[in-house]
Amino acid sequence: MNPAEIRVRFPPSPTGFLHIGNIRTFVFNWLFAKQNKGMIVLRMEDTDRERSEKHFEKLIIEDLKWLGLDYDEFGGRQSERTDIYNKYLKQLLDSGEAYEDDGAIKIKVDTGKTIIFDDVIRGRIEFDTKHEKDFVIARNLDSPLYHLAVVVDDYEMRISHIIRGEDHIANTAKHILLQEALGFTSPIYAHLPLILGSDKSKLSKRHGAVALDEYKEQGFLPDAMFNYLAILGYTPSAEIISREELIKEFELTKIHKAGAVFDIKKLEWINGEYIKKMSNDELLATIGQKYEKILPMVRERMKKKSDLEEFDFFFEAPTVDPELLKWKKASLEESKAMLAQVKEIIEQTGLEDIRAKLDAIGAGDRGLVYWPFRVALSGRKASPDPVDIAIILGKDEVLRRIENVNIKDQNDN
RNA sequence: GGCGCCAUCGUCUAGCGGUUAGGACAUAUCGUUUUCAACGAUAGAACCGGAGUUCGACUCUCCGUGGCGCUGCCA
Repeated sequence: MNPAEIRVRFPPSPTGFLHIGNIRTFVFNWLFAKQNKGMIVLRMEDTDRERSEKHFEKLIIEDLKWLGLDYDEFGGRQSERTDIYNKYLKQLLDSGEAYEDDGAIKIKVDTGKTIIFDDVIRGRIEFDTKHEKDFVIARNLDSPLYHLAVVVDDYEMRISHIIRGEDHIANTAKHILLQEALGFTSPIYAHLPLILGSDKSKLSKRHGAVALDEYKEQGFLPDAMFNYLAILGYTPSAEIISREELIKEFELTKIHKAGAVFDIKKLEWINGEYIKKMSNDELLATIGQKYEKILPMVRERMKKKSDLEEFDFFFEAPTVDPELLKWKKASLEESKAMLAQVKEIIEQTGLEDIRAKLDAIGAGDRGLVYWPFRVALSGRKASPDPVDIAIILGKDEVLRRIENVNIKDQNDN
């Protein structure tokens, strides 16, 4: 096959946000095209005028950009190509392959044959046309429906490989029928396995977040997102793998046949791995410069950007639940007494060598000193090491926070 | 109902006739330890069923079962 001839397409409908399934389909198209130095055509399938909205188009393009998925050509909008469909519709009508029925235009299906195509991923697939019936391809001459529009577009845009979801397998029979009626040669088909929800049904809203935007907001990295989507239904040489390597080793025929459950935990793990690999500057650029001082701690604990909330107490004194001050192996009173001691030490000698001093008074059960200290400073039962926190906050702020929990406590009593 | 696709640990998967069925995520336990995280170690966890083919099937064939998808003048 001549690599120069490889052309794939990405045809979203501007009827909503791009979702995980769409994007995964595009990821595979993209990889395949890049690897073969092929061309990628983006086009908007907006034959459904009721639901299509222009602003979704913008959002879709933004999402693609965010993910770093570029394309070579914009194939336009189907709503603006009615002349073209009109021409083919007339051809079909003239040749008797199609006819009008109740205003709409239907394609005539020869029910006596078998449609066979060779799917790159699944092999030979057959359909007996006796189960097909004439189907509507246009509302009227100026308003084509999906099946006609895709077939015509793919032909006009000289698409060589159609890589799409498994949910289109049944449609392929219709498309081939149409291609035959129009005298088009068929492109090569590759049907991807579906992305599933936890209950193994096609991933949809009821499974939780499916729009890319939601993941964007939660702070997942584009590279991590791309990586995860690429290994859902495909097994490269390594799980954490760059786009470049993926392009190099990608093989369409190695895409799996069975659907794959979307596992947010694995996505989070991958995202964490990408965060670990980022340089300090890169990380600060994505999370904000204000985290500079606590970067080592942040780096160690965050899996995604939304985890950053956990560090809010560095920037604003937390509200502390007095009960939380109690160390599990001691009473609340003992814990408070220890905190008072800690306060005294800091008041007198500052934070110099504080760890050694605290270790000393905490000998035997260091939790008794560190636990209430942590809670006073962070308001949290899980946090980085309180000494590290204290050093970043500085003596004055540390004392203020300890004071605060004590004052509150007196009021409570 | 009809048509189609699919079938290995909880999840993602490796395997392409002979393996102690491997890895990753998740989970559990232990270690370190002031908590969480991180890290290290360990553990549990799978070939849907039945026939065939074969000296030998997770692997090939058929049947069954199950899951999913499609079944619009939506895409």
